[in-house]
Amino acid sequence: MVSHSPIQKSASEIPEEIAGLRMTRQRQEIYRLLIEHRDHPTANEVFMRAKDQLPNISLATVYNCLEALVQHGIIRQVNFERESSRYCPNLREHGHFHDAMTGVIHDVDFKPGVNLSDVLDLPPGAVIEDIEITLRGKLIAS
Amino acid sequence: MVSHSPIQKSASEIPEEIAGLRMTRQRQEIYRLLIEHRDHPTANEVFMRAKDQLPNISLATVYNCLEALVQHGIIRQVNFERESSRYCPNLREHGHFHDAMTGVIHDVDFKPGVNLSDVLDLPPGAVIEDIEITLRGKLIAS
DNA sequence: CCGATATCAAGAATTATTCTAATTATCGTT
DNA sequence: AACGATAATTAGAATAATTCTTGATATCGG
Repeated sequence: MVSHSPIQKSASEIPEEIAGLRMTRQRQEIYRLLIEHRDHPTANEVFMRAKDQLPNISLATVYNCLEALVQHGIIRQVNFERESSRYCPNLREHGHFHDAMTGVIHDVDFKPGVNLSDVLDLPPGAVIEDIEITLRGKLIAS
Repeated sequence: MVSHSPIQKSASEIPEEIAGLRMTRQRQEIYRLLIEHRDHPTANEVFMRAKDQLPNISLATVYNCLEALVQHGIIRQVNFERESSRYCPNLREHGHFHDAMTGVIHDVDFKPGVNLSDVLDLPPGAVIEDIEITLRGKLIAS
Protein backbone atom coordinates (compact mmCIF):
# COMPACT_ATOMS: atom_id res chain seq x y z
CA MET A 1 0.00 0.00 0.00
CA VAL A 2 2.92 2.30 -0.59
CA SER A 3 2.56 5.29 -2.90
CA HIS A 4 3.65 4.59 -6.44
CA SER A 5 3.57 8.21 -7.47
CA PRO A 6 6.72 9.70 -8.97
CA ILE A 7 8.77 12.29 -7.16
CA GLN A 8 6.62 15.33 -6.57
CA LYS A 9 8.24 18.65 -6.08
CA SER A 10 5.44 21.08 -6.76
CA ALA A 11 4.52 21.91 -3.18
CA SER A 12 7.98 21.98 -1.73
CA GLU A 13 9.93 23.56 -4.60
CA ILE A 14 12.71 21.09 -4.01
CA PRO A 15 14.21 19.95 -7.31
CA GLU A 16 14.44 16.33 -8.37
CA GLU A 17 18.19 16.37 -8.03
CA ILE A 18 20.59 18.37 -5.86
CA ALA A 19 24.36 18.18 -6.18
CA GLY A 20 24.04 14.95 -8.14
CA LEU A 21 21.80 13.34 -5.55
CA ARG A 22 18.43 12.07 -6.70
CA MET A 23 15.88 13.68 -4.43
CA THR A 24 13.48 10.90 -3.67
CA ARG A 25 10.27 11.54 -1.79
CA GLN A 26 11.96 10.67 1.50
CA ARG A 27 15.09 12.74 0.93
CA GLN A 28 12.95 15.60 -0.22
CA GLU A 29 10.73 15.49 2.81
CA ILE A 30 13.68 15.25 5.18
CA TYR A 31 15.46 18.11 3.51
CA ARG A 32 12.31 20.26 3.47
CA LEU A 33 11.75 19.59 7.11
CA LEU A 34 15.32 20.59 7.99
CA ILE A 35 14.97 23.80 6.05
CA GLU A 36 11.60 24.61 7.50
CA HIS A 37 12.49 24.36 11.11
CA ARG A 38 16.13 24.92 11.58
CA ASP A 39 16.42 23.70 15.10
CA HIS A 40 19.17 21.11 14.62
CA PRO A 41 17.11 17.98 15.14
CA THR A 42 18.55 14.55 15.82
CA ALA A 43 17.91 11.65 13.43
CA ASN A 44 15.18 10.44 15.70
CA GLU A 45 13.50 13.83 15.81
CA VAL A 46 13.66 13.97 12.03
CA PHE A 47 12.12 10.50 11.95
CA MET A 48 9.20 11.52 14.16
CA ARG A 49 8.55 14.65 12.14
CA ALA A 50 8.84 12.88 8.81
CA LYS A 51 6.19 10.37 9.80
CA ASP A 52 3.54 13.08 9.53
CA GLN A 53 4.05 13.18 5.78
CA LEU A 54 5.43 9.68 5.21
CA PRO A 55 3.86 7.35 7.74
CA ASN A 56 5.78 4.34 6.40
CA ILE A 57 9.23 5.84 6.59
CA SER A 58 11.71 3.90 8.68
CA LEU A 59 14.42 5.16 10.97
CA ALA A 60 17.00 3.38 8.81
CA THR A 61 15.81 5.42 5.86
CA VAL A 62 16.09 8.60 7.85
CA TYR A 63 19.69 7.70 8.63
CA ASN A 64 20.31 6.75 4.99
CA CYS A 65 18.82 9.97 3.70
CA LEU A 66 20.63 12.14 6.19
CA GLU A 67 23.89 10.45 5.32
CA ALA A 68 23.27 10.89 1.58
CA LEU A 69 22.49 14.57 2.10
CA VAL A 70 25.61 15.02 4.23
CA GLN A 71 27.81 13.14 1.75
CA HIS A 72 26.62 15.37 -1.06
CA GLY A 73 27.24 18.52 0.92
CA ILE A 74 23.56 19.45 1.05
CA ILE A 75 23.33 19.51 4.82
CA ARG A 76 25.82 19.28 7.69
CA GLN A 77 26.09 16.86 10.54
CA VAL A 78 26.80 18.45 13.90
CA ASN A 79 28.07 16.69 16.99
CA PHE A 80 27.98 17.86 20.58
CA GLU A 81 30.08 15.86 22.95
CA ARG A 82 28.81 12.31 22.76
CA GLU A 83 25.19 13.17 22.10
CA SER A 84 23.21 12.07 19.08
CA SER A 85 24.27 13.77 15.89
CA ARG A 86 22.19 16.72 14.80
CA TYR A 87 21.57 18.00 11.32
CA CYS A 88 21.75 21.49 9.94
CA PRO A 89 20.95 22.84 6.47
CA ASN A 90 23.07 25.95 6.97
CA LEU A 91 26.03 25.56 4.63
CA ARG A 92 27.79 28.78 5.54
CA GLU A 93 30.94 28.03 7.47
CA HIS A 94 29.78 28.47 11.01
CA GLY A 95 29.94 27.10 14.52
CA HIS A 96 27.35 26.32 17.15
CA PHE A 97 26.52 27.65 20.56
CA HIS A 98 24.71 25.19 22.77
CA ASP A 99 22.68 26.85 25.50
CA ALA A 100 23.06 24.47 28.41
CA MET A 101 19.93 25.83 30.13
CA THR A 102 17.42 25.50 27.35
CA GLY A 103 19.18 23.03 25.08
CA VAL A 104 18.72 25.41 22.19
CA ILE A 105 21.46 25.46 19.58
CA HIS A 106 22.37 28.73 17.90
CA ASP A 107 24.35 29.06 14.72
CA VAL A 108 27.44 31.19 15.23
CA ASP A 109 28.98 32.92 12.23
CA PHE A 110 32.53 34.06 11.86
CA LYS A 111 33.01 37.78 11.93
CA PRO A 112 33.72 39.08 8.45
CA GLY A 113 37.34 38.92 7.34
CA VAL A 114 38.41 36.42 9.94
CA ASN A 115 40.99 33.94 8.76
CA LEU A 116 41.49 30.78 10.77
CA SER A 117 45.24 30.85 10.45
CA ASP A 118 45.28 34.32 12.05
CA VAL A 119 43.63 32.87 15.08
CA LEU A 120 45.02 29.38 15.43
CA ASP A 121 48.57 28.17 15.55
CA LEU A 122 48.12 25.45 12.95
CA PRO A 123 50.75 22.77 12.40
CA PRO A 124 52.95 23.71 9.43
CA GLY A 125 51.58 22.34 6.17
CA ALA A 126 48.08 21.76 7.55
CA VAL A 127 45.37 21.87 4.90
CA ILE A 128 42.01 22.16 6.60
CA GLU A 129 39.15 20.20 5.10
CA ASP A 130 36.60 20.58 7.81
CA ILE A 131 36.11 22.73 10.89
CA GLU A 132 33.88 22.10 13.82
CA ILE A 133 33.48 24.78 16.45
CA THR A 134 31.11 24.11 19.28
CA LEU A 135 30.57 26.32 22.27
CA ARG A 136 28.62 25.43 25.36
CA GLY A 137 27.38 27.95 27.85
CA LYS A 138 24.55 30.06 29.13
CA LEU A 139 22.58 32.87 27.64
CA ILE A 140 22.29 35.65 30.21
CA ALA A 141 19.46 38.14 29.81
CA SER A 142 21.19 41.41 28.97
CA MET B 1 44.32 -11.38 45.21
CA VAL B 2 44.18 -7.66 44.70
CA SER B 3 46.93 -5.41 46.03
CA HIS B 4 46.26 -4.07 49.50
CA SER B 5 49.07 -1.56 49.42
CA PRO B 6 48.24 2.09 50.06
CA ILE B 7 48.53 4.73 47.38
CA GLN B 8 52.13 4.96 46.24
CA LYS B 9 53.28 8.09 44.57
CA SER B 10 57.05 7.94 44.90
CA ALA B 11 57.85 6.78 41.40
CA SER B 12 55.33 8.86 39.56
CA GLU B 13 55.43 12.10 41.53
CA ILE B 14 51.66 12.30 41.31
CA PRO B 15 50.17 13.60 44.57
CA GLU B 16 47.55 11.75 46.55
CA GLU B 17 44.94 14.31 45.72
CA ILE B 18 44.43 16.65 42.78
CA ALA B 19 41.71 19.27 42.62
CA GLY B 20 39.87 17.54 45.45
CA LEU B 21 39.98 14.15 43.76
CA ARG B 22 41.57 11.32 45.65
CA MET B 23 44.23 9.87 43.39
CA THR B 24 43.86 6.16 43.78
CA ARG B 25 46.34 3.77 42.25
CA GLN B 26 44.15 3.42 39.16
CA ARG B 27 43.51 7.14 38.68
CA GLN B 28 47.16 7.82 39.24
CA GLU B 29 48.29 5.28 36.70
CA ILE B 30 45.81 6.51 34.11
CA TYR B 31 46.79 10.09 34.64
CA ARG B 32 50.50 9.28 34.49
CA LEU B 33 50.01 7.38 31.30
CA LEU B 34 48.13 10.28 29.69
CA ILE B 35 50.86 12.69 30.67
CA GLU B 36 53.64 10.41 29.52
CA HIS B 37 52.44 9.82 26.04
CA ARG B 38 50.24 12.60 24.95
CA ASP B 39 48.77 10.99 21.91
CA HIS B 40 45.06 11.39 22.71
CA PRO B 41 44.22 7.76 23.40
CA THR B 42 40.72 6.34 23.55
CA ALA B 43 39.37 4.75 26.74
CA ASN B 44 40.16 1.36 25.29
CA GLU B 45 43.73 2.35 24.46
CA VAL B 46 44.13 3.66 27.98
CA PHE B 47 42.77 0.35 29.25
CA MET B 48 45.27 -1.68 27.25
CA ARG B 49 48.17 0.46 28.39
CA ALA B 50 47.07 0.51 32.00
CA LYS B 51 47.06 -3.28 32.14
CA ASP B 52 50.86 -3.29 31.99
CA GLN B 53 50.99 -1.77 35.46
CA LEU B 54 47.60 -2.88 36.79
CA PRO B 55 46.76 -6.27 35.29
CA ASN B 56 43.45 -6.44 37.17
CA ILE B 57 42.09 -3.10 36.08
CA SER B 58 38.75 -3.24 34.29
CA LEU B 59 37.49 -1.19 31.38
CA ALA B 60 34.66 0.10 33.58
CA THR B 61 37.25 1.44 35.99
CA VAL B 62 39.11 3.12 33.17
CA TYR B 63 35.88 4.84 32.19
CA ASN B 64 35.18 5.74 35.82
CA CYS B 65 38.64 7.14 36.33
CA LEU B 66 38.66 9.09 33.10
CA GLU B 67 35.29 10.55 33.97
CA ALA B 68 36.43 11.48 37.46
CA LEU B 69 39.53 13.16 36.05
CA VAL B 70 37.44 15.03 33.47
CA GLN B 71 34.85 16.10 36.07
CA HIS B 72 37.58 17.52 38.24
CA GLY B 73 39.16 19.40 35.38
CA ILE B 74 42.36 17.40 35.51
CA ILE B 75 42.16 16.15 31.94
CA ARG B 76 39.95 16.93 28.95
CA GLN B 77 37.71 14.70 26.89
CA VAL B 78 37.96 15.27 23.16
CA ASN B 79 35.47 14.12 20.56
CA PHE B 80 35.90 13.77 16.83
CA GLU B 81 32.73 13.28 14.91
CA ARG B 82 31.15 10.14 16.30
CA GLU B 83 34.37 8.33 17.10
CA SER B 84 35.35 7.11 20.53
CA SER B 85 36.18 9.87 22.94
CA ARG B 86 39.82 10.63 23.40
CA TYR B 87 41.56 12.04 26.43
CA CYS B 88 44.08 14.80 26.73
CA PRO B 89 45.98 16.14 29.74
CA ASN B 90 46.66 19.50 28.09
CA LEU B 91 44.61 22.03 30.04
CA ARG B 92 45.56 25.08 28.02
CA GLU B 93 42.61 26.25 25.99
CA HIS B 94 43.32 24.68 22.65
CA GLY B 95 41.82 22.90 19.69
CA HIS B 96 42.76 19.79 17.76
CA PHE B 97 43.85 19.09 14.24
CA HIS B 98 43.11 15.57 13.08
CA ASP B 99 45.36 14.43 10.26
CA ALA B 100 43.06 12.31 8.12
CA MET B 101 45.97 10.47 6.49
CA THR B 102 47.84 9.29 9.57
CA GLY B 103 45.14 9.60 12.20
CA VAL B 104 47.51 11.65 14.33
CA ILE B 105 45.95 14.38 16.44
CA HIS B 106 47.84 17.61 16.99
CA ASP B 107 47.07 20.15 19.66
CA VAL B 108 46.37 23.56 18.17
CA ASP B 109 46.89 26.63 20.33
CA PHE B 110 45.27 29.99 19.90
CA LYS B 111 47.57 32.70 18.68
CA PRO B 112 48.43 35.05 21.52
CA GLY B 113 45.95 37.83 22.16
CA VAL B 114 43.10 36.24 20.30
CA ASN B 115 39.71 36.80 21.80
CA LEU B 116 36.86 34.54 20.76
CA SER B 117 34.35 37.33 20.56
CA ASP B 118 36.58 39.12 18.04
CA VAL B 119 36.32 36.13 15.80
CA LEU B 120 32.84 34.78 16.30
CA ASP B 121 29.50 36.48 16.11
CA LEU B 122 28.21 35.15 19.42
CA PRO B 123 24.55 35.43 20.40
CA PRO B 124 24.06 38.46 22.69
CA GLY B 125 24.45 37.53 26.33
CA ALA B 126 26.31 34.32 25.62
CA VAL B 127 28.60 33.20 28.43
CA ILE B 128 30.94 30.53 27.15
CA GLU B 129 31.72 27.67 29.48
CA ASP B 130 33.41 25.33 27.11
CA ILE B 131 34.88 25.48 23.62
CA GLU B 132 35.62 22.65 21.29
CA ILE B 133 37.48 23.35 18.07
CA THR B 134 38.31 20.41 15.88
CA LEU B 135 39.89 20.61 12.47
CA ARG B 136 40.23 17.75 10.05
CA GLY B 137 42.59 17.78 7.12
CA LYS B 138 45.90 16.76 5.66
CA LEU B 139 49.44 17.62 6.50
CA ILE B 140 51.28 18.47 3.29
CA ALA B 141 55.06 18.21 3.32
CA SER B 142 56.26 21.77 2.92
C1' DC C 1 40.60 -1.91 64.86
C1' DC C 2 35.58 -0.58 63.22
C1' DG C 3 31.95 1.13 60.76
C1' DA C 4 30.92 4.43 57.02
C1' DT C 5 31.88 5.76 52.54
C1' DA C 6 34.20 5.65 48.19
C1' DT C 7 36.19 2.97 44.65
C1' DC C 8 36.73 -0.99 41.81
C1' DA C 9 35.53 -5.05 38.96
C1' DA C 10 32.70 -7.98 36.01
C1' DG C 11 29.28 -8.37 33.33
C1' DA C 12 24.60 -6.87 31.91
C1' DA C 13 22.10 -3.11 29.86
C1' DT C 14 21.54 0.82 27.03
C1' DT C 15 21.61 3.67 22.98
C1' DA C 16 22.88 5.55 18.70
C1' DT C 17 24.09 3.93 14.59
C1' DT C 18 25.16 0.60 10.91
C1' DC C 19 24.40 -3.60 8.49
C1' DT C 20 21.67 -7.28 6.10
C1' DA C 21 18.43 -9.06 3.26
C1' DA C 22 14.26 -8.67 1.07
C1' DT C 23 11.00 -5.60 -1.17
C1' DT C 24 9.89 -1.67 -3.92
C1' DA C 25 10.81 2.20 -6.91
C1' DT C 26 13.05 4.45 -10.70
C1' DC C 27 15.58 4.82 -15.03
C1' DG C 28 16.76 4.00 -19.64
C1' DT C 29 15.59 1.11 -23.29
C1' DT C 30 12.55 -0.98 -26.25
C1' DA D 1 3.60 0.48 -21.47
C1' DA D 2 6.51 -3.62 -20.24
C1' DC D 3 11.57 -5.13 -19.08
C1' DG D 4 15.65 -5.68 -16.87
C1' DA D 5 19.22 -3.15 -14.30
C1' DT D 6 20.20 -0.25 -10.61
C1' DA D 7 19.20 2.40 -6.58
C1' DA D 8 16.41 3.31 -2.55
C1' DT D 9 13.57 1.80 1.20
C1' DT D 10 12.19 -1.06 4.98
C1' DA D 11 12.32 -3.96 9.19
C1' DG D 12 14.83 -5.98 12.10
C1' DA D 13 19.33 -7.86 13.58
C1' DA D 14 23.96 -6.58 14.75
C1' DT D 15 27.51 -3.56 16.50
C1' DA D 16 30.19 -0.61 19.45
C1' DA D 17 30.92 2.75 22.86
C1' DT D 18 29.46 3.82 27.04
C1' DT D 19 26.79 3.47 31.32
C1' DC D 20 24.64 0.95 34.91
C1' DT D 21 24.23 -2.58 38.55
C1' DT D 22 25.79 -5.25 42.09
C1' DG D 23 28.90 -7.18 45.06
C1' DA D 24 33.68 -7.05 46.64
C1' DT D 25 37.61 -4.08 48.28
C1' DA D 26 39.86 -0.28 49.90
C1' DT D 27 40.31 3.94 52.49
C1' DC D 28 39.16 7.34 56.03
C1' DG D 29 37.91 9.18 60.51
C1' DG D 30 37.33 8.07 64.96
